[in-house]
Amino acid sequence: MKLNTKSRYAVMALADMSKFPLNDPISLRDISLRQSISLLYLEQIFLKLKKNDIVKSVRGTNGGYVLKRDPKSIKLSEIFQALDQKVKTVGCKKESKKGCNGKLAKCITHELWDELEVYINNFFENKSLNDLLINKNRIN
Amino acid sequence: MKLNTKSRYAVMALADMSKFPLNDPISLRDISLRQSISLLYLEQIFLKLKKNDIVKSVRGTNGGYVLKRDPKSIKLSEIFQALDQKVKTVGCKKESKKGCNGKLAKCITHELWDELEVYINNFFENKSLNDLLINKNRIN
DNA sequence: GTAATACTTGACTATTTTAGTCGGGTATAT
DNA sequence: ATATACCCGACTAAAATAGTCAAGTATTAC
Repeated sequence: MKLNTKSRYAVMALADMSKFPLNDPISLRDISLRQSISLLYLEQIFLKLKKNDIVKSVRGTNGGYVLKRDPKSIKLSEIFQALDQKVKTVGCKKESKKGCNGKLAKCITHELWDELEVYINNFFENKSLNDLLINKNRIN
Repeated sequence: MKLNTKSRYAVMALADMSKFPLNDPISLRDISLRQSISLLYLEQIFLKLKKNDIVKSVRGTNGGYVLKRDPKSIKLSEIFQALDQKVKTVGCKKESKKGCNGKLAKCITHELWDELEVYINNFFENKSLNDLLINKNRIN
């Protein structure tokens, strides 16, 4: 079970942004330098964040990205969703409520994986961007 | 974030086994047929389960595998460990307690990912093989 | 008005991981 | 003997990941 870099970087970048005055555009170049994330990769990530209304963009010189909402109201679950990053634990089709993989009954561990998915999603649902900043022993 | 088939199959197979009298060896062939998992893949998986003292093997005709302990005492966390399946959320070295990626301080989201790892591991730590069988609306 | 900055977008690619398969064993019950 | 079933290392196709590249467009500063 591994978290991918895209969602991890997205959270890092947004956390970075939320340390600065909220309405100043922050360029990806700056984030790239501060967080050691490839600029081109960040561009990819921010396009998705923009499409999902988490940030807005300001073009041109001194442009950059701005958080669209208060860091308190941006849940990590939204960020993950924006990057199509789902928690996938089950192999069988979720929709097929009764049968799994063409069988008559649910596979023996189906409920377990469902439960795990809900459990993990719950973690992201209950964390906001702001929660990351409260931490004391953080420096950069 | 995705669970891999190896650990998923391992749990499925062990759950399958624990539905039968505990000291009868159960052949991988049977599990393979019942759970629709490739026999050769199961062999790979069970070698690891054996090495990690979760099952023991009985060779020869009518042989198979036997759970080495009571299903109540086999935690899912052990099964995952047996398959080298770790929950990995952080990119930076865990050991380097102070710095991340050569920097002086912990990366901004380091604590978050640590927390997530603990959270997920906790789920597996608190589930036993037996817990899977209690479920009512399960059939096969 | 032109240069520089910074976002925009789709396509492309190397690397890694995953999900298995293959081949050739060994042990044991009947 | 022979069939069954575990044992084990090596191999491989396919998918996912983690980016890069190229070729833009919009805006501001001068």
